[in-house]
Amino acid sequence: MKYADIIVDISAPNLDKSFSYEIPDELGELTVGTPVMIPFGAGNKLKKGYICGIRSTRPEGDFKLKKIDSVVKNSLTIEDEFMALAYRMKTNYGGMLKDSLRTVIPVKQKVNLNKGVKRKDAFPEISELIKENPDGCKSPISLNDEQLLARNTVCADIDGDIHKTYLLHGVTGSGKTEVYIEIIRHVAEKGKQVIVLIPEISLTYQTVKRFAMCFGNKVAFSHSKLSKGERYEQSEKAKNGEINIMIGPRSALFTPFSNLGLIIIDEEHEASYKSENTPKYHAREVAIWRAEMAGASVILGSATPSLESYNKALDGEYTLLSLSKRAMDAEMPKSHIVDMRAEMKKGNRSVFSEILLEKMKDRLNKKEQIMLFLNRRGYAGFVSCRSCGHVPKCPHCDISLTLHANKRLYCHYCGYSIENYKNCPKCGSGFIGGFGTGTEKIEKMVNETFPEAKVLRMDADTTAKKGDFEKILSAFSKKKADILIGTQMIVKGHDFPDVSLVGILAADLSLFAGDYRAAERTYQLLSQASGRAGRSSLPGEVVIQTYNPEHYCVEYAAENRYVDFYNQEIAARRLMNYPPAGNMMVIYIQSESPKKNSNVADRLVYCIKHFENSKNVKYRVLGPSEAAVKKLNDMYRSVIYVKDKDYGKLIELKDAIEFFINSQKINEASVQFDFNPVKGY
DNA sequence: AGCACGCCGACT
DNA sequence: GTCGGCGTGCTC
Repeated sequence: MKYADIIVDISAPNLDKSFSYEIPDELGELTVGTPVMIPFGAGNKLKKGYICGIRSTRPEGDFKLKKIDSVVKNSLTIEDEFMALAYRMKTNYGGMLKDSLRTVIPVKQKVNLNKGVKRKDAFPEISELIKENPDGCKSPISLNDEQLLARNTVCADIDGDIHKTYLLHGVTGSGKTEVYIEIIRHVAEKGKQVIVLIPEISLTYQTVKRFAMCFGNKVAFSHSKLSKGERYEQSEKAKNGEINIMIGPRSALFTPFSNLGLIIIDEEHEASYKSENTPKYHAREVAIWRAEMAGASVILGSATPSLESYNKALDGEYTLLSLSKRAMDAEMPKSHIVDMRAEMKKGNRSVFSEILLEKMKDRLNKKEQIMLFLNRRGYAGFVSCRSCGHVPKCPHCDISLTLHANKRLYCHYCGYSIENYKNCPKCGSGFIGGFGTGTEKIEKMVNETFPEAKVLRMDADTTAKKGDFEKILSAFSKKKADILIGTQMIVKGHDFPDVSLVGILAADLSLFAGDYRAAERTYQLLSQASGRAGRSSLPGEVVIQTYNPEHYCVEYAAENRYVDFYNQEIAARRLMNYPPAGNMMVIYIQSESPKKNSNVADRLVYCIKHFENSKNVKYRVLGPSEAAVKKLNDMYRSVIYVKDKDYGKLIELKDAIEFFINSQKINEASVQFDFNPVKGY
């Protein structure tokens, strides 16, 4: 006898859970996602429900089990699949089912009334482009041996009705997108639909153009700027088959295709695939669940895979596909690590090392382009008083203020700003000044050192307005500038064939983030930034300036040795039971007062202790403690970390805590859960 | 959501 | 006495 966990299709807060039913033998094998009719409540009225779990043993508890009445025929619609998906998200990430349903089910209401007005596209030129190529590009793109092998492996599986998850590990510039396009073409020709997830920041004109050229008006692009009405319109088009390819950020995962064949997640290591809101789901994980239900394949692509994914690939859970060479015979860039402590000893106190200056001079002479990457915007880092050590902080956030060139101090978390102090607000001394360097200061230095060079700067400050981003990128690609200075946002997948030098100015800044993923993030950042150099016939060079030249992530990134980095990093995670070697649940507590936070935190710790005793289990518990950013937007933040090898055990504890919060009516502070977080608090 | 149980007021 | 109000709580 088998049993099914079923979520009843009634929206009521008390029904925010599943109910177990017996599966009568005559119904045969039932799968997750199947809609069924079940007798429910005292009157045994037949209600529609969705199977969200199958179990072979009778569930524990003092209740009589009823039998599933029947399977709902001809209605394996997308709603059913999404209902099951939402339930799985709720159980795995916490929160209420309605939170999950809200993220999964696209907007239902029609908002747009302006039928006559042509909708403003983020990329107006694309509409023209599509008109010119109504059938898309029929001819396949020519692929090299490695690309072809990757493409054929996936397509052969799909033809054989085998659906797996693939990790496409391809070095920067190896032509992953061409492989995607050829596989998408294959899937689309079979009449199936495709979802391509990309980090929002990569949805540039270049990307859109590439896909629009190939797939014409069968492809749609989603982004956060779309209105509710536009989003609804896209959902409708997806449902009724007007489009069969959807490209967009995390939320595009829930495009209501009814015959989904493939989900691609490009740059799968990106932190933006993890939701910041409850349920804090990871798109990579949910994509695999959705693919499982739909009978679709999943391709995860990255030059620097997450430790999680590479670990699963080595375990055989994912199929590893590698692209080790750059496309079009381009070479990997040559890297130089510069020890900035040594530069200091030589008497060079500038932000540029000798070797970087020399190479910049050389490229400017040769009319080749340069990218300078710095992980911090603003003018200086923080401001501090040399007399008493005081560091001005944001009054709303526990964050030191950053000095900008306009002589104002800014909070990079909430946007608060204030005129810079002439005297220390604490001791009154005049010896108050900026420390560290930001992108604005670099821009000024470059202008001073190379007055004849044309410079563009791209960071959160120069891209505040819609379209700024594209303007800067297109100006640089049209060679209207020699040097592009920028933060993270310049490293993402942009192809500038004439860039032959990349300078990474403070490679180790992200090493001090203080969370367990700092080394991984630094490796990714360095690899992605170096990967911008030498993407065509021009050989590329990278100068990495650092105060930690001996750190393994710097060394391995410079030499493009991902596997060596992985091995060393996974060993460190194993030692500390950090993901993916173990699992971690963060309980995140937030309220207007530290007192309320600690009250709630203490009660939760009591709940954990109680649960441990009653179930005779043990967890590794850290905290409660203040979050790394202990105040944000006037809200105080505390955390409790719970580690365990077994994810399921963490879920059990989460359920117990959620039950405790509900039954004790704890509402002084909001409590949220985050499993295997991708960033610190 | 629906239905049962339950503890008070005004009815044959 | 007992019919019925809808407040609270449970539904595998």
